[in-house]
Amino acid sequence: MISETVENYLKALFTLADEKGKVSVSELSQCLNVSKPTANSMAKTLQQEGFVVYEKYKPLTLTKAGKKAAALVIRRHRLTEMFLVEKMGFAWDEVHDVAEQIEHVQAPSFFDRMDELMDFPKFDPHGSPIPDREGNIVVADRLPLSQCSEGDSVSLVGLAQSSTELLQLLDSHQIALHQMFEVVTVEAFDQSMVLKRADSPPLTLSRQVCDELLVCLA
Amino acid sequence: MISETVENYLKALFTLADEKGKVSVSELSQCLNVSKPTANSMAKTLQQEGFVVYEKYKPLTLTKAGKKAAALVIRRHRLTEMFLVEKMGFAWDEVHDVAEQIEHVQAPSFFDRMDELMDFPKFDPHGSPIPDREGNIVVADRLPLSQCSEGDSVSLVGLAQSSTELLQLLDSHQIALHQMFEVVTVEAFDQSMVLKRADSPPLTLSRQVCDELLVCLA
DNA sequence: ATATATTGTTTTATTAGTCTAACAAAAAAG
DNA sequence: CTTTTTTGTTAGACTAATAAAACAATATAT
Repeated sequence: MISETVENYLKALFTLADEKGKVSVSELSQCLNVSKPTANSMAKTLQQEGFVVYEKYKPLTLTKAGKKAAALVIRRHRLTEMFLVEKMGFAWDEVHDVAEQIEHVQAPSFFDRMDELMDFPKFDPHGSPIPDREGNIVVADRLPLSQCSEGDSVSLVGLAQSSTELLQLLDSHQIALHQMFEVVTVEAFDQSMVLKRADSPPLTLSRQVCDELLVCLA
Repeated sequence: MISETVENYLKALFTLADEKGKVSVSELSQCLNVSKPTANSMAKTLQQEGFVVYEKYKPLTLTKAGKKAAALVIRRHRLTEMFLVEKMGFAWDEVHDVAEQIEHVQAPSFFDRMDELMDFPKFDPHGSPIPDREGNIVVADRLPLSQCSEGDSVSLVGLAQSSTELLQLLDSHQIALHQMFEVVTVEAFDQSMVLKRADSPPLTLSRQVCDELLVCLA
């Protein structure tokens, strides 16, 4: 049985993995708010359990088994978030912490039942894809709004992070998933963007915010 | 923050408590499947935390704070069981183990939301009372069916235990909460009972089963 | 009332997960 | 190519929760 702690390390490794799937011990320790020695010793443990490939002074990479285990934790997290929003009336900025706890429940039938009651959703309330029961995850082609150019028309399909702070900022501008935007201006000075939505006055968002908004070109 | 382990000890103490509220270290260790030294050392910890009164070689008793904390765990457990049955379509013999995990979630709003969605139920799927948000619990006046006499008319309002084995036995006889029964015979030899229900042939239940069925006299 | 059985306690040890302090290797900067 | 900074590792220690072995106190039975 995978401990709650190990599940959290796997989840962190999965989300931190760069294009080559590499994660440094430092990154891992920062992400989980533990000391570097703690992350280091857990790296050895995960290696022993067959979840990562790890050599001294080298970054970590998840094995196939590690990726699958991580994806299944993420599946439970995202299904839970969606259930809390869709079936229990929570707002999208209220669900993360509860889901963080419920994701560790060991009862496949519980999550399968959620899935069924929601008619097998493919994305969570923040637009992140929900892995299937085998841990397969759809990689949608989407890019940060900050990489778009003046004149582009886009629809908001996901968020690169879902911190309360970001979600509340979006709420305050009535920004929600699946809205359409046109990029009116990209400021040369700070890469902030002026955006136009149907029936709304123009809206300015900072570079930091645009980095976190994932869009599809229309 | 109360650890999951401590919550489980409190819950065990609450349910094991006799009329005088006393629980021996042995009982506690057996109930939780831990060794006696483990239960003994936890007794000291709980005493330190102010949850129990405990002296060497004496049985344990929950303090007011201990009772409240225990009742709040039980509240979460029973609300969860009811939610799983009422809102997620689980059967009454499938919910215990999942509820055992979810009861430890630290998020009052999650349980309050369940409560609200079910319109503030007073009893769980096995007829056990759900404590309120302050940890107050209604003590319904009900007695084991085994204490009834020939000729009594009763309604089944609760169960003294809710093990899968008992629940499945009841299912196999189509026995459910709130059914009415008449005690036709109490066998002198083994105290097994013959019962009559509307539109059903007479039914015989063993003493062990009748001990666990809590009824109200009609 | 004494012997036996049960129950409770102490001591010692283990495991998982964590930390701090000190040191070593690798990467970045000059 | 050194020097400095960053990153990674080792060693040692702590806490919570657990158990086994040995022993002490209490309860039960004859």
